[in-house]
Amino acid sequence: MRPNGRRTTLADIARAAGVSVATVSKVVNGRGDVAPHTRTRVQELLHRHDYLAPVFRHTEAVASPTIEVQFKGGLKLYVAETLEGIIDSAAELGASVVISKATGAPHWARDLVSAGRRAVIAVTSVYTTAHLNELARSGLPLVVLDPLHLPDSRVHSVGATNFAGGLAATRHLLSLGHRRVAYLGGPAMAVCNQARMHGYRAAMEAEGARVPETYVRPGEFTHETGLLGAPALLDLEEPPTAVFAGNDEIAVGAVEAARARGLRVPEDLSVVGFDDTSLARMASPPLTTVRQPLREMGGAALRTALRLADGEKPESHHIELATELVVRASTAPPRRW
Amino acid sequence: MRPNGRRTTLADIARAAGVSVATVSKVVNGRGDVAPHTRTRVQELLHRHDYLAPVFRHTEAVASPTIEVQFKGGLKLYVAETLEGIIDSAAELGASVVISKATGAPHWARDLVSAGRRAVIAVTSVYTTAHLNELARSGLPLVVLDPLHLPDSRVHSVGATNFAGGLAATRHLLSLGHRRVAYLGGPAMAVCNQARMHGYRAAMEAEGARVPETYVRPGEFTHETGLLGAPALLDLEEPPTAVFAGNDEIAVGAVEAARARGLRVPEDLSVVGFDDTSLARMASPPLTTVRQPLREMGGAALRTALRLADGEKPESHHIELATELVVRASTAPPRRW
DNA sequence: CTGAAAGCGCTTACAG
DNA sequence: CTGAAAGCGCTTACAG
Repeated sequence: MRPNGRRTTLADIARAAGVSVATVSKVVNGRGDVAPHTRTRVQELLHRHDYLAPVFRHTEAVASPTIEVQFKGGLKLYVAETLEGIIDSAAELGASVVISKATGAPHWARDLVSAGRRAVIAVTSVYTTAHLNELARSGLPLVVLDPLHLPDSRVHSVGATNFAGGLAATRHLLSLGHRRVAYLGGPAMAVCNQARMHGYRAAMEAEGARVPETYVRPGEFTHETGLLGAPALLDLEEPPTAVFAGNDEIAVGAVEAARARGLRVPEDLSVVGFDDTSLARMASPPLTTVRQPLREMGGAALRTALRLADGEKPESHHIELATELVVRASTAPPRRW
Repeated sequence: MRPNGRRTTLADIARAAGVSVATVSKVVNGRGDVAPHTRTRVQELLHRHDYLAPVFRHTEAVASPTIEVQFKGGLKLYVAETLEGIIDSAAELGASVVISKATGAPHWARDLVSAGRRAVIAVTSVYTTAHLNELARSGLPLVVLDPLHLPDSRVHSVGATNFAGGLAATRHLLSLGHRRVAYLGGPAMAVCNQARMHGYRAAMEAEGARVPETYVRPGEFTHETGLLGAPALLDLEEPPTAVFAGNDEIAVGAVEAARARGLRVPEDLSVVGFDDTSLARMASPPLTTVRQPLREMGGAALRTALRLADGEKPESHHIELATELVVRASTAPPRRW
């Protein structure tokens, strides 16, 4: 924008650079016949003055700001619920939401800028230094939802209080009288998993309950991890009387595995999940779980993305929304107490 | 486009209409100082020559074709799985997918055209005459996925062979020896529900099995319908020994209700679902269900939408993909046979 | 490698 | 209500 509020024109840049409009036009269109140092100077001025080529003005003038949401792997329930929060907030704020799977193609970030996207929201995404460099080059703001990495100040992120959630889940089991509580979790590398696990450990320690090595099993955030992990726990010499699962899918798998060997939930084994997706309500028995405010997290991510797109700098590069224990029917006092 | 392949310009239209470029410009920009009949004639020519204002050329020139996917209510598992099919096909074909909830605001279709969308995919949507009129005015192609209405030749739609699925599910139960089979379905008005129910009736009749009035219960496609409907069936004087549910959520609710009154599935009651979402695999016991090829249906809808956007006319305005019975652990021969 | 000049597509203030 | 004319932002063939 120029001081008077009109768009920057090639003439403005030409004046500032001391070259002709024709030369600036060549730089904008990537023609070859421009001296390298002239090109550099002009590019710098174009960027500083926020020049936008006519074909791209559509982005600002007509279309609502468009945010790209990227996810990895399948569109799981908890991604879907987060997405719903993003969509609802976008509708409220007049933004559009494009959804895609993360590909990591060579110029992905610059391609998104070319397509008119104003920011990216990555759902539970891993990002490498290469990703961050590509992003920096493109100037595209990124918000990571439920980050798998430790918050990095170069990236904005929205998560939930996973540690507090793990603490609450485990305290609930302890308060029912359980002492042998195991943790059947997600990927050891994922920070959300680590935080839940340390919440569990903290609660156990505070109560003076032992946590044998064998009581903490990492895995994936899948039904199968529950199906395979629970039998391994139940085969231990001192099997747990309660399992805190890293998410609802794992919990449902664990319940199924227990049932397959004739154990009843919660009479013979208590199970707590995490997320409180609709799966938790539909499980049999309905799962005691730790609610993540997935819709609200999606909304917060969208608002952050729009603010970054407008050039604002949020106060904090990472926020966490509160988790909450939801007690249903999959937990009870241990059998022999 | 002009004959030589270049874009139609205002000058082309002015020549064709026998007016000045200035007048055409006014029509394009919706200014008031144009005689009504002049405006009409110019608009007609603009449309015929496919004139695209500069701000909108971005749509064709730079961005990939963008399809809007609209859904109603929550982003349920089966919507999410369909959406995944749409996203994957879009990535393959270089299209972008915008996702939103259907609002039905006054000029929704024209607003979508203004935002550069090339077509709409509505997931399980109701459409009224008002909707169709608004669509016709906007020129935006619509593809309905899993239509709730009977196929209408003005609308393109993609569905599954619901009747055949209902038939297969019921035959499976009959072949296990069940004779008292009930149908716990979705909304009575939804054609997909009607087709499943009639497939059920056809199978029952073919086998000479009675279908008392009370054996067919409509509801919603929700867990709650199963939770509430199954007890009503089990309270009948001649309770069914098997329940064919209109979708997986209903089936899971029915299983839970049966268990709540001490019945085991499948020993005391067999239950079949419909959809084969991931919920069916995670249910306890894993559900016998009728698979809808949701990803493939999403892909077919996307391809149809892109073809319509390019002005092609698909051979048929409605296609159905095949359903398939998936036998898991929620069905067995009846107890007293 | 640079830029003056011609030209394109569009808009707009204004005369009729 | 219409259009001639001036003007804007941009591109490009070409002279230097």
